[in-house]
Amino acid sequence: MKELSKRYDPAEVEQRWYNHWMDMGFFRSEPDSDKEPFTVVIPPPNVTGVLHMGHMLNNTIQDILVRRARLQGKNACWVPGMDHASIATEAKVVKRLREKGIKKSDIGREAFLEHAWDWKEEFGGVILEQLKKLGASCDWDRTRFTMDEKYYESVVDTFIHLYNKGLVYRGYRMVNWDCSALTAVSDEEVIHTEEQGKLYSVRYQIQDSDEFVTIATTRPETIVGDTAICIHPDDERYAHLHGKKAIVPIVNREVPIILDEYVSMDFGTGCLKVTPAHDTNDYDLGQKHNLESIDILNPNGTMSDQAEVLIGVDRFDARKQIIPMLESCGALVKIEDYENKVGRSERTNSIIEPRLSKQWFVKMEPLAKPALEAVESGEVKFHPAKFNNTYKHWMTNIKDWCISRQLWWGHRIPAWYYGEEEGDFVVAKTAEEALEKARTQTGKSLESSDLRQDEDVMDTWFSSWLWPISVFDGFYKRDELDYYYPTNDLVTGPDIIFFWVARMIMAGYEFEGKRPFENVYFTGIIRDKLGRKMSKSLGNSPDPIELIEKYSADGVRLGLLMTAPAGNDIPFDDSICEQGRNFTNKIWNALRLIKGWEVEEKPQPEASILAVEWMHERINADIAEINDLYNKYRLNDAALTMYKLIWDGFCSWYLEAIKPNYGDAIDQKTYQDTLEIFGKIMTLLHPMMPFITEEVWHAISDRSDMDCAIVSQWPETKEFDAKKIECFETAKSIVSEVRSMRASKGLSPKESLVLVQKGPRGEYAIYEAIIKKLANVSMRYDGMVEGPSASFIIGVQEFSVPLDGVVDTAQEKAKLEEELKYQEGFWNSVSKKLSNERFVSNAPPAVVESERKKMSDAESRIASIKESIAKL
RNA sequence: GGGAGUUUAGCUCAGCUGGUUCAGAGCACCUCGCUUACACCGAGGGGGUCGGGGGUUCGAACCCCUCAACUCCCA
Repeated sequence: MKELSKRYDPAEVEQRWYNHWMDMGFFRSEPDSDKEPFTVVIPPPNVTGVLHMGHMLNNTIQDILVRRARLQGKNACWVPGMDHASIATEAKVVKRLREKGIKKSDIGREAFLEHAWDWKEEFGGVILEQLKKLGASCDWDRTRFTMDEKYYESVVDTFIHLYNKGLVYRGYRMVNWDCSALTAVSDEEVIHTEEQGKLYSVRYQIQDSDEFVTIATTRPETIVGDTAICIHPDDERYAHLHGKKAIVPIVNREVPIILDEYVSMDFGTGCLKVTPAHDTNDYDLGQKHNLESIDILNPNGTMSDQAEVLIGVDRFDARKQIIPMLESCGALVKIEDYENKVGRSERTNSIIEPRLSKQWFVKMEPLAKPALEAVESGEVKFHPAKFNNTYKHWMTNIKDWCISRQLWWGHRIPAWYYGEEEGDFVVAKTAEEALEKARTQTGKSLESSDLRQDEDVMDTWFSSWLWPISVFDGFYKRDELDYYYPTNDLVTGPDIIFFWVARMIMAGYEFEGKRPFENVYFTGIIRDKLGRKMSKSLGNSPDPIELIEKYSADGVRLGLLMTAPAGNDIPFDDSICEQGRNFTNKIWNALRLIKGWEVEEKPQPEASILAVEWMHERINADIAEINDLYNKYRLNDAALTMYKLIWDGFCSWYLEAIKPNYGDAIDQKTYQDTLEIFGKIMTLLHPMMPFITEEVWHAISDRSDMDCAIVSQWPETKEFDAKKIECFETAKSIVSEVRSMRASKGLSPKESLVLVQKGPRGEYAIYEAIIKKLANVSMRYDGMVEGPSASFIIGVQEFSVPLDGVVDTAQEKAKLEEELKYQEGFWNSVSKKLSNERFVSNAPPAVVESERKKMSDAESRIASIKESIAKL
């Protein structure tokens, strides 16, 4: 074997093993009834996107779960793919065309879609390529796109299915209108935040009277769309106005004064203006009181003809321009600063306009019911479980889902219209079928030219909610779906719990009658050091690829993992990856040490026999722990356990215990055992740090191309002797105490010392050979110490090291006296507890018993210390 | 406005149904050391009245009440 370099060089290693795994087909999965499947579907990244830190975290976790399942002998299948991201992609394509001087409306739908597909071919999939650098072990042959032919078909079929069931309907409703994307968006796509605005008080004259009522509004431009004034029926201040009319300023429209308990009497003047076309609550009032709706806005946010004034002026300019108009007619009472909640589009940041329009909706209640039950009963488990509450709250207050989007890039709504009346349409998969249906429905001999398909596409989430089913073409064939579905784990961010997770659960039950996945792991959101969300505009996100180049994929993976408990936000700083990189270097150097040894046939030293035995115990204990942590999805704790097992257990103690003296060879037996142990540990670590573990796996043994860590075997849980592990911990403490003493007295580690234990030989002494080697001492248990000595206590044992000449007796005495004081204080508190009769009679016997033991232990320590002090 | 959650060392977090010498881990920090795997290291060390106050209990980081701060979700 060639000389291993002093530093681990990940770039070459990572590339090489990733290619090898691909060549060997280790990521591939085919249904195999002899093996248990383990399925994960990737949260499909947006075709427009590039890899960001959220993806890094999310996909690291998925890869860990998938790789571990593979090691456990399961048929691991991780399906990658992409989402067509209607709004975002369309916006990019529109922008690109505009830069070329092309307008979307000029080229028409077909040509536009060609450009969109070109765009997708050109830029789509960047993220997936980047994920390979991270080590993602996806079955790339299965890569799916939400607009693949079969997938597209399944989305359309789903729409038809739900329509036929009465769960998809067309309605004239208040929707969230994005004036810059010119499309409706769902409630979930609107982000509400507090913003500084103004509150305008405006007075309306009462008809046939000199009296006025004053209302307050944040949106004075909507006054021209008012169709009522609303007061509380019990509001005595306005009792005399019942049945009267008010006059809307500027447009001088007569509107009724309606009574409704919706108005809160103590807010403002208790008078509310009602604009049914531009406010959700007002719309409801309008419905209830049969009010006219006047739509004063055009789709692009400018004032419409119906506004009568300021026609064509943008809504925000209109707000400014209407103020002098109100003033001039004496209607403006006052303007105050006011903070209120404003909804903005998640995609375009444009202020969302509540707008009445005809849209397609999904009736959610029937779908929500089984989906809610699934989580309540634990059939679908959320990690951490705190998201159950959020989920439940949303599910029990669910509103219908607006799925129309006034866009071209997406799955076109399969509805065909043949007339202008309310019900003049059919829903069908193809134009031919639609014509057929329309003929039957109307009884007329319609021609295809009489039909026009709905121009809109469906919400992207209406396709991605089918992801766990459609990636297996589950709507059209059963072989793969029956094997892989339900999937096992879903890993995603809590920000899309409603958008995606909840809806997938609904789709799972609606279309398959089964949960789509068993576990949902919600990652945290990665923030910068200052706790801000990472965003392009802030420029506070590191480039993941650069991070990988700097710290290695393994290093970044471990760093992210260690600081990322499920559901907790992560304040990210490059330095967390440093720890991961350092860890790879540590492992690398352990390899260098071992590979550097000469091996010969000779007897195995006692210390090595003990070290090997202990190492097995420790590994077995840790396997149990790690499995438990994995099962609880506490991956950060599992990572820390691995880290300590390797750094502390394997490197700092095991390797030091078996290390031959400089220049000496190691015995064959210990060497073989060490390689075996190293291999086992590499398998355990492999899911988290796939590359270096693979490299070590091959370095410690000549192996065939197929014999790889990635497909090695996850170690079985074995019994372990907790007592031995505990004894070893004591032995470690003894070694540390001796080293500490050396440090404080300025004694070289090379100088051998005598360590004397007082009292009966402790159980820890099974590891005597290791203590002797690592502390460089010889040991006695007779307690006989002549002359000055330094001492320390571990557990119930007191140890002394005779040190003629170097011990400062006075100092040593002071140290002992301090210790004595502490022990006596401790004894006092225990003694007080035990003399309290209520404690003795109320506490469980085991607790009382342990207190008694504490007291007697303290007594023996006190006696021992006193004796030492006396000797000094 | 309604709901959920969080608050333990400088940072990120453990701490199971209240009970061992129980206040812990990793990182960071400090001291010493380029000792023959590793300075991306080793050895050693300091650091918290468990957000404040009150209560229950023989006993509270843990249970109850209250106040405060922060976060998230919904309207």
